[in-house]
Amino acid sequence: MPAAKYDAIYRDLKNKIEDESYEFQTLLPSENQLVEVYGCSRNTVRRAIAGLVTDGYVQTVQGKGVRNIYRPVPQSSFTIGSIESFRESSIRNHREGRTKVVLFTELAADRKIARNTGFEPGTELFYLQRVHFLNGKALILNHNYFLKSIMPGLTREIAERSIYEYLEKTLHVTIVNSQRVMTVEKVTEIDEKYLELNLNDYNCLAVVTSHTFDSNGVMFEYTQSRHRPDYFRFQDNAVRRSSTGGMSV
Amino acid sequence: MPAAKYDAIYRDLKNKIEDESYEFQTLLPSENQLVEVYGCSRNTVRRAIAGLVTDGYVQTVQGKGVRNIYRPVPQSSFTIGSIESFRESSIRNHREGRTKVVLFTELAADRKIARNTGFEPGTELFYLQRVHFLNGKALILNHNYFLKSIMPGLTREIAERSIYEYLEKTLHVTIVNSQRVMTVEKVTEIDEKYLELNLNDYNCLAVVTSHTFDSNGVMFEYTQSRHRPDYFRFQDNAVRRSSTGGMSV
DNA sequence: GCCGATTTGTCCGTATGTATC
DNA sequence: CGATACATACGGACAAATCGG
Repeated sequence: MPAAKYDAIYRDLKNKIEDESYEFQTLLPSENQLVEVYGCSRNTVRRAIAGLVTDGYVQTVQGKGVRNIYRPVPQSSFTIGSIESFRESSIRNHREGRTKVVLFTELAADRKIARNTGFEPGTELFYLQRVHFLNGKALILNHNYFLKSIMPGLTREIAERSIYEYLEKTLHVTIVNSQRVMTVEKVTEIDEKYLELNLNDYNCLAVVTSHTFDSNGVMFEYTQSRHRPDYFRFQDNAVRRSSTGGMSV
Repeated sequence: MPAAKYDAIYRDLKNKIEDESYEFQTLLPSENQLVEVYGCSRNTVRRAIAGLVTDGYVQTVQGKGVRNIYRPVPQSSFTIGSIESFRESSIRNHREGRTKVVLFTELAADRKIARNTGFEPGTELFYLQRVHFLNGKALILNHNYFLKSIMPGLTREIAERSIYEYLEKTLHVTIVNSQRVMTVEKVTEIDEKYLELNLNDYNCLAVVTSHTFDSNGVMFEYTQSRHRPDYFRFQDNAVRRSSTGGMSV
């Protein structure tokens, strides 16, 4: 599949914004102009722009135009955000990422696990603990629960590399969405051990739990990612939904 | 404006999902059926569904249908997410919210403030510190920087109630989007004082910084929200963007 | 494995409403 | 007021995936 037209336009505009072909705070060419440029319908242009809006790259104002509000990121710390694997983040940020599997077991969900993960009691699972390193520093401790039925052949070696690559490229599982919750929790002994933390320093971690679904609607993964706070950074762009709710904080 | 048709459909479907008119994991009526039900075009139905997808309520599968993957939230802790004011969150969660202004000053941005906030050096600003209470408990300490030029008449009383309500209802400023970054930071003395924290306990806070824009593309607010970790919870639904990036964590 | 019905995904063209200037 | 620009909505066409026979 040669990629959708709206996506090509989206990416093209995104690149132009990132390399500042459009100045900050100025208006992009109007939709009708873009229709000419890309030789497509207005709907297709609008769809591309909608993507930029949710990314926080532009804002649209009726009667005015589409304004570039993208500012290059400071890019100090390691950034998570959107949906991207640790491996891919590493590559994108030009760092050397590595994953160490510290626990690889199989188990059936008991009541407690079922309550925590959302899997039914009795479900056969892989339970892994993995540590992600960036430039040699331990940043993330992951507790992964995977549905065994969906990937019976999972091995330590695959887990060491990239489980998602295995799922997509080998098993042709399509990952669709991931419901995530971010909280802050106290450091545990296990965290301390694997993330080489100093308790005099931070005594908390950023914790991201996620329920991930494939295209059959099966929740095949529950993961708790425990991040070193000094390297955790989550970016987001919130767009106001007109009449529904006010906005403040 | 009587609200858009697609939005009415979106809200209707959302309600039906929430009160479990559609069973978890089952398919919603097909788009063509919904076209009949709502007496509208397929595009309009699709737009409503798209909203549910980004909310993580449903997933769509080509050739199959639209599957309900909504599960009622545990709803224990106070939830922030999307764009909603503290006041509105309080109301939605049926709690008693209150805001105390502990500092109300005006200043011009010096180099340091400019670097931190993104305002130009020399910009005239309001600088506020506000504490948000829920059921009598101090949960959030906010450092707000507001562009003075956009709301010259801001008072302590308004800040005590709701600045956003003032902006929208009185000044008719349209808030469009907010770029947010979440991190974890060490507790400071000011945090300790106003959030009544015990340093033996958590020594960190969840910190959300946000740059907020109006419909003129003006960044009129920079805010740093410092949350008690034990009451902080941020929800999110990440949707896989087909070909662009893999997904894992 | 193929075919056909169903369903979502992409794309187009057009018309009308509404906000900005 | 008119020109421009985005917002909403409709209708139609074809592609691609799923599923049952």
